[in-house]
Amino acid sequence: MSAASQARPPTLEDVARVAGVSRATVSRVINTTRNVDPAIQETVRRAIAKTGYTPNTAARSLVTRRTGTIALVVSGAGDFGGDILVDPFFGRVTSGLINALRPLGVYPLLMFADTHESRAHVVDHLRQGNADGAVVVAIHSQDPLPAMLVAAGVPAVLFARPTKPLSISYVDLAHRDGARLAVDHLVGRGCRRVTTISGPLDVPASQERLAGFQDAWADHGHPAAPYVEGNFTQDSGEKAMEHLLAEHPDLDGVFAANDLMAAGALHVLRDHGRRVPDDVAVIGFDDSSAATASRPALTTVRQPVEDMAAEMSRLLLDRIGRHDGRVTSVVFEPTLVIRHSA
Amino acid sequence: MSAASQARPPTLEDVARVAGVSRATVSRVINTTRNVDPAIQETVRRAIAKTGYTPNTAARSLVTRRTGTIALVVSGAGDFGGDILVDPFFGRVTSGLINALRPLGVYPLLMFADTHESRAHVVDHLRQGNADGAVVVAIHSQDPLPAMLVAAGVPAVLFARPTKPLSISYVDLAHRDGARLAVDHLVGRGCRRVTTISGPLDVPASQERLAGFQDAWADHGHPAAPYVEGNFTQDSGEKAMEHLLAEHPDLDGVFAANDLMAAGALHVLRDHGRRVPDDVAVIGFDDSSAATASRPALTTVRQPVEDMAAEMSRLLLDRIGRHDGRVTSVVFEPTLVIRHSA
DNA sequence: GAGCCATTGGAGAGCGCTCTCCAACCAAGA
DNA sequence: TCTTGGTTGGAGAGCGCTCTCCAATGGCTC
Repeated sequence: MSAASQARPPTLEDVARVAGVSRATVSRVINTTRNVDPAIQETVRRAIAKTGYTPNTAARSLVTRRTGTIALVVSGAGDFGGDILVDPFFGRVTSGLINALRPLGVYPLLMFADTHESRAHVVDHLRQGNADGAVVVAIHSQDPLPAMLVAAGVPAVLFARPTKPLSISYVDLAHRDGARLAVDHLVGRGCRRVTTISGPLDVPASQERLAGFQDAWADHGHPAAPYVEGNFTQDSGEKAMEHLLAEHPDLDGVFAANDLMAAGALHVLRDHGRRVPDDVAVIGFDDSSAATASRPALTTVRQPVEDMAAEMSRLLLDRIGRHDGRVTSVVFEPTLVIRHSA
Repeated sequence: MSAASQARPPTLEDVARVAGVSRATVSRVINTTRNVDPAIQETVRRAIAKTGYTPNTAARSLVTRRTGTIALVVSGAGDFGGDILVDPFFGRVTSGLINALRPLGVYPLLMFADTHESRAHVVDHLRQGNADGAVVVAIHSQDPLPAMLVAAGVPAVLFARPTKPLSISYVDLAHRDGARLAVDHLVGRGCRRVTTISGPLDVPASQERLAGFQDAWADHGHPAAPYVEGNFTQDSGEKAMEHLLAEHPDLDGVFAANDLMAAGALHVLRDHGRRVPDDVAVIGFDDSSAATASRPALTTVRQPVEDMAAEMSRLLLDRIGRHDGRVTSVVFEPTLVIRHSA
């Protein structure tokens, strides 16, 4: 029932005065940093409640050199017109991170970076101590941001392995295994003329999914399957599907490197009168909301994005806690989620 | 080309020493707070570049009582299982805000609140000075968070008008006008048996859209149109459409209170062999990514969400800048975007 | 040439907190 | 009784910055 509107907010000093102890003791109670007599603890707690005291983050950060905040940096999403959050995949990363952080009482600072200038600005902001570290999602493999962060000494964890070896922690997915899951399922259904829509091939994940697909397909005794490169948008999936259908009208299976492109393929297949999965089986990748939203619902290779995001926060917090700059990485295994499209 | 990895980062003091001036002068140059001799300015700038100096945010905040950060608080998204970001509508709010803030060099702190406990935590976090103010998106009308923020003296701007009068700034949309746009278009196409899928009726925006719809429909000389209540998810749109179709098999028009529900309606209509727009015309609301992603692409009432988000940041920054607690509000007008579904 | 005001630089206090010392105290062993 | 060692509270420095004063300077006017 405190008013606390106009007046200066209460400080440690105020609490100490009310409790009749020193500032140091109050600080000890708040931070449980050393033994304090239980009776005194109680007095202090009461004084805190009475004054409505709240620690001043800035003052604390100034001495501890910690903010208790971490940044979520999305780099290179310019092509997505700033709508990257709407992409069901990144949405999952973000919510996964938020949910992992919430129990710890830490909230992420959301930063986007596309241009050279904005990347520099992000690094500056981080160096200024606005966050203790960063969880980074870099869309393109040549993104310079990870290297810049390492150089600036900012603790960071990447989503996906960096192209060039870098002293940085990351989480990743066994993309090849995922592609193999898809191929095996397609083959199991009896598909014989399979095609694939890859992601942009400058992205390692896309390369891996394509390579995994071709390898697995070859393992089943087939020659290399036709593919068209997309860019992870639904629109590119539609275009790719049109193309594949024109070149290979007899195709009976499609593996798309993400769900959005698979959804686009579904539209096109229907427009051409192909029944899914009877005429053509379609498998997506990610298990994003697009997979359940499309008709028929997509059979897809699930990426445990939320778990991966949670692991990122864990790795980052570890890295910040320890002061040696040791880095760790974790690779997750995909699973196949069978719905109606294959 | 600075190394700056292990050693303590340079401080104002260091820069002052290198430049041969006082700390105060360097501060003046950085903050352009008073006239400083151009020659000295140049010297100082050089010293800053040489030392690789970066202001320490915590120290600055401690004295200015400003962080230069604002929070984006999403309250009551629990029903969405933390996937709220994936909702194309909230994604747009977020990107709109980020893009508006970016040129100013401010990055938002992302905070979710569902439970009473988490709301209290959010308010605490804000009171501790982790942000100068908050942009708030509250899903439910009875959400106590806005009132809590006002009570705590945290500057805030709401998306959508608060149910109870509250001394708080907000942006909103003229929902009734939007519904009218949809009705007029439907009538213009010759629809005579129109139905609507409303949003959850505890949300003021849903009430307004429904009321606007019924009013406009009545203005065209029709009796009240049938409606079913949804909850803004695609799934609820499907269920609602099934229901409407069962009760009113002769319907020739549907107005859904958001695009996701309209997309769900589209699926169901197709499953029932109805051609859109020939047999049934469908209009959505929002003009989110779901509108362009569905087949046929949705004719929809566009909400200028990005502009609204930008306006929110402007209102908030104003409110923080001025010290009187004056509040302002802005109501935006919707437009109709005609695609293929109606 | 004396006096005045506007302009610009420096000194230093202080923002609210943590944390290192140091002092006080108490219990146990000799 | 004195010493020793462990426990707990207080004093005070200092984190890096801003901002209020005050002093110095220089160009005027009369």
